[in-house]
Amino acid sequence: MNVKLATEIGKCLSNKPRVQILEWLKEPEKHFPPHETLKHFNDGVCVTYIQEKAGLSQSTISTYLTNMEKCGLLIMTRHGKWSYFRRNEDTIKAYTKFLI
Amino acid sequence: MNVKLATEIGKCLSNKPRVQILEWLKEPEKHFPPHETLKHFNDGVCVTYIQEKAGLSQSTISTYLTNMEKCGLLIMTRHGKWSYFRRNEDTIKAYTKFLI
DNA sequence: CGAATATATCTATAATCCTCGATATATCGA
DNA sequence: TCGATATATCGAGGATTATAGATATATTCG
Repeated sequence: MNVKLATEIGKCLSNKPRVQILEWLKEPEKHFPPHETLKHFNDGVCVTYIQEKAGLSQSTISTYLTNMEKCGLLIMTRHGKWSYFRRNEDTIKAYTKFLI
Repeated sequence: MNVKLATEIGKCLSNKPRVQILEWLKEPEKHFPPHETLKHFNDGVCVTYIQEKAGLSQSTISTYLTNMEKCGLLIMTRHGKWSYFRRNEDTIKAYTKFLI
């Protein structure tokens, strides 16, 4: 972790919907219905469910999630036509360690 | 800590100079000269020293520091005509706890 | 008091971000 | 293969932020 990467992460965490998404993904089963195809949450939640919960457009949420993945906050796993996103606890931990 | 406050903190941490300032203030004695009047770093560092080190204008740094104080990242102590800023470890810890 | 110094606030402009709709790409199912 | 579904990317308009200079306020000192 360094100032540059920390700043990129900070940018992701500078907007309410994105912070909210990161919070929701702490406990996906509490905030999202189980996916009709994949019954578990092992790889997180698909874009559509997050989009519906956030109430923003599909393109906006897709961009958010991609950016959060780029700076390491999220991990994406593709299953067929679905992209699942879950938290990357390693990066989050490294970031908090950097701040303290 | 809640999503709203966390987002405000995230905004402060979304810009390189501000992240850098928070890092410098971890160990003021390593990054700043001792103040000519106050010889210790108990209350942090004065605006002018931070401004010179950051290489940005006085008004910019003053605004940054004030905003960082408003969301609880920094603590300000006034000594005569100088404003000293130091980290507010309580808020920083609460923020990292919120993220994890 | 008046000058000097340190900081805060105001105002303005350029840069960046937010968010969307439109469109492109990828995958699945009939 | 074609149509439907899920996601990604592009392009644009409005909103916010970055940063500076000018000015205001507060404090010290002669």
